[in-house]
Amino acid sequence: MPRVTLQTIADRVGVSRMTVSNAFSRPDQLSPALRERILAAAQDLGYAGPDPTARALATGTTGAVGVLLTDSLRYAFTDQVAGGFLGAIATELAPTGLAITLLTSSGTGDVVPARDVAIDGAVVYSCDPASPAVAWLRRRHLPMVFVDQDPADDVPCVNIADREGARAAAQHLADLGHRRFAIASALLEGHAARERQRGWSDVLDPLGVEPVFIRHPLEQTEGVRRDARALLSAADRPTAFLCYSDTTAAGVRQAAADLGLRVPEDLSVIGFDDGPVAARMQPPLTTVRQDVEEKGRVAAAALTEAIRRARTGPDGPVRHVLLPTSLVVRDSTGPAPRTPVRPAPPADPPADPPADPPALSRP
Amino acid sequence: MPRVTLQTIADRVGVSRMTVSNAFSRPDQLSPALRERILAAAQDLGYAGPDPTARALATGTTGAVGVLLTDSLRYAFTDQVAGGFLGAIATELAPTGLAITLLTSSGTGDVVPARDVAIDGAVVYSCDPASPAVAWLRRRHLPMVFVDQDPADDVPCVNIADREGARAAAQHLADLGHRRFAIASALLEGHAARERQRGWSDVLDPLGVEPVFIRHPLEQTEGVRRDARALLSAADRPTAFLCYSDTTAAGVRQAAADLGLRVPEDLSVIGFDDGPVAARMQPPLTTVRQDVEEKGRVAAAALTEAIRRARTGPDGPVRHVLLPTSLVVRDSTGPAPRTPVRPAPPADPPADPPADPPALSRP
DNA sequence: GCCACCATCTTGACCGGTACAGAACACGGC
DNA sequence: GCCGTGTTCTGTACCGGTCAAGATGGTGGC
Repeated sequence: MPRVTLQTIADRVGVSRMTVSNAFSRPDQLSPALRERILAAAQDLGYAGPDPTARALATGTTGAVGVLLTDSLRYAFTDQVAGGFLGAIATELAPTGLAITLLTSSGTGDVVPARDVAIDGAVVYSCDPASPAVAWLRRRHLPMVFVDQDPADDVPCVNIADREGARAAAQHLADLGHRRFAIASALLEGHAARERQRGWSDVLDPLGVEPVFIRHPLEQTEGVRRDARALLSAADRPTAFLCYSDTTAAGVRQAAADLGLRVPEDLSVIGFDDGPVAARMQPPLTTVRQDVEEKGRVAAAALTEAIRRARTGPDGPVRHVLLPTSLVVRDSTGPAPRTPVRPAPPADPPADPPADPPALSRP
Repeated sequence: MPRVTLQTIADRVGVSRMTVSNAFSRPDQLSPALRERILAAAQDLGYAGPDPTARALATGTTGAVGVLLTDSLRYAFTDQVAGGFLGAIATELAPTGLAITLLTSSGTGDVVPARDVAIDGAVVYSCDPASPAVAWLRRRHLPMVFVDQDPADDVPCVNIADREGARAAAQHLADLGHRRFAIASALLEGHAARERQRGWSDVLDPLGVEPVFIRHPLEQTEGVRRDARALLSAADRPTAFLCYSDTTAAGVRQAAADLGLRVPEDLSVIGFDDGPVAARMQPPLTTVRQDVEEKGRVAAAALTEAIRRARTGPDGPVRHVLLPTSLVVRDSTGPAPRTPVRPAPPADPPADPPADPPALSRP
């Protein structure tokens, strides 16, 4: 059976296709009586309203905006910090009626969502700016907002004071007398990783401190735990751990627990993000706070603004927003121990013993 | 300046529009040499490939599938169980290149994503089947899959054995000798809430046990905590708490902690879902396990299958999948105390004292 | 040398709507 | 009776692609 379109209804009612279209999209353009008749006929024929695809082509708007994330979409739903950010975008966007389309940065083969999916604009969240997906979005001349990303001149950007936050964290530990540092950083060299690294270096370099590094993909707390354990088993083990995120810090603290090291007496640990878990840890985690909800709200607002601009023409330079970070001192940091405690052999050996040597490196 | 379309490129190269289209979408339909020339011209003109909207209209596919969620999208990113489910959908869908469009069940005013956004199909996750959004999707004759939803004959459904799981939970506590029950249920009367209620009643009714109820919106642990505290302060307080989810159970356990009640000695608590937090609680939570990842995978597979069917014509009846649940006994449940302990006044009064009376009800 | 066949490119119709200008008609004022 | 105004509806031209069938020219078989 053939599909029901505007024409089907028009024929049935005996009016022009355009009038039927108006019945749905411009109620003020026809008499209420006729509109009722048309709507009734539509109902009768099982017509579900103007086809979104066709309407999108004709009007030039799709009613959806994209959110470009790193390769793994799962991350968006699993990580609490990313989740908070996306949730805030969703609530900010809700009144506008715009749906959110999730796009992955990694195109698998011939289908590339960033190139092939119809959207009105996009938020690019913490992606490699050189990735093909970002390039496609740019070529499409879509209204965009970059978040946690190297700023670009021609695109609105929302960032946080990564460097200042990291600096505050390192300074806090330095003030407490620590001089043997380890850093648990991200494996991927993103904007945030680079900036935080700079912040840590701002403090540590002048002190002549050379931290030991471990690097892992985000969310891989087990790897962090294993490598941190190896690091903390050494005779000249670090007394302070700077971490890329709260999740990373959780891995480090598990390693400390494995080895019977007390936090903060034997080891100070500092996180980043101040996500939901930070305050719930025992003892609560000292960390660098960022307001992910605000970041989401600002990003969503910037995107709707960019879309508006694309329609009405630009009215001023693109805005770059930098949100503040602040050090939240809780109980996972304390004065450097006089003589670093050699970790006692753990009471019962951890389920997953350190098998392979940790990935050490100095930049 | 005018937009670059296929025609622009066709004019430039001196071929027909169709040939340019083929250069992008059907490389085998023209000589490699000409294709190179066309692609070069396209590159030159800053053409980003065929317009997704127009292509969608012509081909009838959009490259995106919808996921319809309850009113609050934030929930999708915040709740770990929902997150696990959606993450599994995302990974299962990744190889197909389909993007995921998030739709809210509550249309705000004139824009209704479920009616107005172009998609190839949709997963309906735990929504009110009578909601307008579901009705719109159905009227659009979109390929659909219902998840955690009252089954419909003409739609593929994926559900879990809610009732059996709840029954096992209640039976476990009954076997331990408990006879004074409280139930922390969901505020919204969804499919899962109803089924679990049935499962609990299957066990409690024959025993003549009349549980006390508290109900709260999902994720509102503070409300649960407050009302549970009031309930547990009574002289004839319950010794066993059946909870709608692990999150709910966490609220109940906080209430117990507030009152100095020990779990499981003074109070047995049982959750539902076996999410990430269940095993991490102290002591670990006894709960009903469901495999949300599997649920996501099955749902995604069922959706691609439904989309395929819509194209090629049906080849058999629609499938209904019921995934198993199982009771995971950990350390939050134990034998019913002989004489229920009257809770001692808490050491330090909780930050948020029970202000208003709890919402008690018997069904 | 003729015809079938293939690769390559073109033509015209169509996907299902919307924008915009204008036609038809009723109404009120003078 | 005429004209300006407003409402209501229609006609035509798009929006930017793809599909299916046809034109064209070169190749190979016999």
